[in-house]
Amino acid sequence: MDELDRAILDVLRRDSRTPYTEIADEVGTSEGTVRNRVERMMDDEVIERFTIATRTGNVKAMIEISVAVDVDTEGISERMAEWEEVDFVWMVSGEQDVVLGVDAADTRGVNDLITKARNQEEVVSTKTRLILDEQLG
Amino acid sequence: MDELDRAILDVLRRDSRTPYTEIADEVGTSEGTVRNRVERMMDDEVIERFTIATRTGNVKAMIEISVAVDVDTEGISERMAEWEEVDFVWMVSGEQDVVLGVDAADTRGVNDLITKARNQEEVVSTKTRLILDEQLG
DNA sequence: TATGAAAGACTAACTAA
DNA sequence: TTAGTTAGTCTTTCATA
Repeated sequence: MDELDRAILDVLRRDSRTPYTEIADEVGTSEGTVRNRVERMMDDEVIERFTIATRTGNVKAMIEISVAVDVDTEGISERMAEWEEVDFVWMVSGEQDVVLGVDAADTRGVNDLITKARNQEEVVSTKTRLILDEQLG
Repeated sequence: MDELDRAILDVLRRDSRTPYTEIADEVGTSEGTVRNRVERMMDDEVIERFTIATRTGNVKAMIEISVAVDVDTEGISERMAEWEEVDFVWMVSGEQDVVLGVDAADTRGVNDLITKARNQEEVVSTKTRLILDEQLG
């Protein structure tokens, strides 16, 4: 990870479809170098995946979840990551243990998801915040 | 937004570099249709951007921020979205007003960012959680 | 780092609903 | 009039030297 890697990542974060040739021009190197470095960063999992940022549903929310003390959060997190409206699951420090990033069609969709979460055996309590607006960095 | 759109989005979310021809095969339509629909969804901002998910820094965190009541969160959010380590900024409902998604090189990097946030005139208080692990949906 | 073959994306003309 | 298809052309990628 040097300056060149970071420069390449910056370009890809803004638009991951930028051709290697164009990235090369922007960061001042050759197409082959950009390609090799992107491949290396994917192997090293510096780049986890090529993806899209969507605004599919009209309601985004974060659901903060507390689980029972004797539960390992990995299992329930993996399960919840598979749920349709769940964008990501974070295991976090602080009062709660898990945070879900959620993108649902409407508030009912968010509510269904909260219910689904509360119905999990391991879940002790939840706290939900609606995401009113978003800025990408 | 119909089933076909959703099917296309599902493929792109997992790997946004999947060729249109391959997506077409998977969802049962032609290459041109996939391309047209992706373009339409970008125009409609259903797809906000093509991007990458990275694990650049070794420390990810969410910083929850309360701002003074007379402040509009838009201005400060736009400013903070420009900060190097900030992945995204959410304006949220609940006790705090703004949540920063942060990806820093180390805990010192996170701490610097907290300090920077607290030094903003509009910021009343902050609360930070480290992201211990992440699952993508 | 260059170069050329192969893969993919784009243009535009066409068809069907 | 809009959405989908297809053939031909152009661009990008990727392996080789």
